Amino acid sequence: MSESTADATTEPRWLNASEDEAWRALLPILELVPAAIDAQLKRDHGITRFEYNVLAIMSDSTDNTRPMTDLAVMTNGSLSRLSHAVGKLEAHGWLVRYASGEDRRISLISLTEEGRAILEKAAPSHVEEVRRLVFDVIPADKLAALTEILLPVTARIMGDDSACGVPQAKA
Amino acid sequence: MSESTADATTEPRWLNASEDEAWRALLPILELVPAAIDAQLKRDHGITRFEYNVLAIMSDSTDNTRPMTDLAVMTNGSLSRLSHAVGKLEAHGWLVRYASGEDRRISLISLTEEGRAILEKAAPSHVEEVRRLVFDVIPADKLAALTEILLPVTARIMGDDSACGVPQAKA
DNA sequence: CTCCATTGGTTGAAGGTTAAAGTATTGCGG
DNA sequence: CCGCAATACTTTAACCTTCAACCAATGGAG
Repeated sequence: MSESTADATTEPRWLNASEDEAWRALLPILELVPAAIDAQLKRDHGITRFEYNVLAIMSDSTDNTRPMTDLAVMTNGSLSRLSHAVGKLEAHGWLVRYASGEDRRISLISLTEEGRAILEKAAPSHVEEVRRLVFDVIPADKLAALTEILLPVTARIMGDDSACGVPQAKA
Repeated sequence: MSESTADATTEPRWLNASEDEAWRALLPILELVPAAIDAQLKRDHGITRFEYNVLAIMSDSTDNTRPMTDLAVMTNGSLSRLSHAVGKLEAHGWLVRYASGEDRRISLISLTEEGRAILEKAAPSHVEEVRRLVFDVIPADKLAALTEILLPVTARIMGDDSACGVPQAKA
């Protein structure tokens, strides 16, 4: 198959000055913000950011229940990653897993009371950390501008299926 | 010891509407942009984003040489992480490691010709990927605004030593 | 009804990251 | 010069994520 991202024969389009400046500001954020959030959740509650997101999404789901594939899409994670994570959360008694009656291939996940309790215990310090890292240093009147700039990027990486978290079937 | 990030007795300050909107735009970016860049580098060149950054920083260093601790700071990585990564890169012959003459505890790292070659081979497709994911969908006249908003966040997470990549000594 | 490709999910091994413990060198107090 | 703390890494083990292989259930085609 042919190269989609780069062609060795054409001169690469390096970043210009303002792009480079933006990239140097963004790169540490991509590196350190997730790391800091992970560290806080791990230290104070023994869970990863991914597991926190699983619990958070489950608690927003109707009947606190969702099929695996659905949850994988919502978390931007692969089915495999989710399966491992759900295994751990289930071992803690925070989630239960059972086969759907209609299609027994489908695994339905439900948040337990204990799971909800953990989430509610972890949520305040998590928001506080997000605030400390991000919103404490962004003036309120700049938020709309930031969102407007970021949304197309978000749309791009989520809509575009090349190099997304969930690999598509070969064809 | 007391809680530094949150106090269980006070009502948490949840995100307001515009903060929540910004967070929902930023979260997938924090999750997927590093993943996509990692996937591209791994697939096309067999290296991680962290290793790419190590090579890139080394190639910008005077005499292509730097001590470990220095490099750890530049990469926002722990010394341990760096030691593992350098081990792999050295095994490939892209870096060499040798004790400093002045202080033999210090490991000096040097980029080899082969290392530079790999970097120069990987760089074009890497920039192309960054462009595709980020700069393709941000209008040029918004870049300055974006940088201005992000820089304080970058400063916060790098200057602030709580929850940074490099853990400080106990006191 | 039987075969079989497809769908939905799980599992195991490999590789990267982290936290904690370990090693070697240095420098300083006495 | 000796002992000891501090410095600069390195190593080990545990954990998380990914990749590839696997298994079970389903839905047609014949």
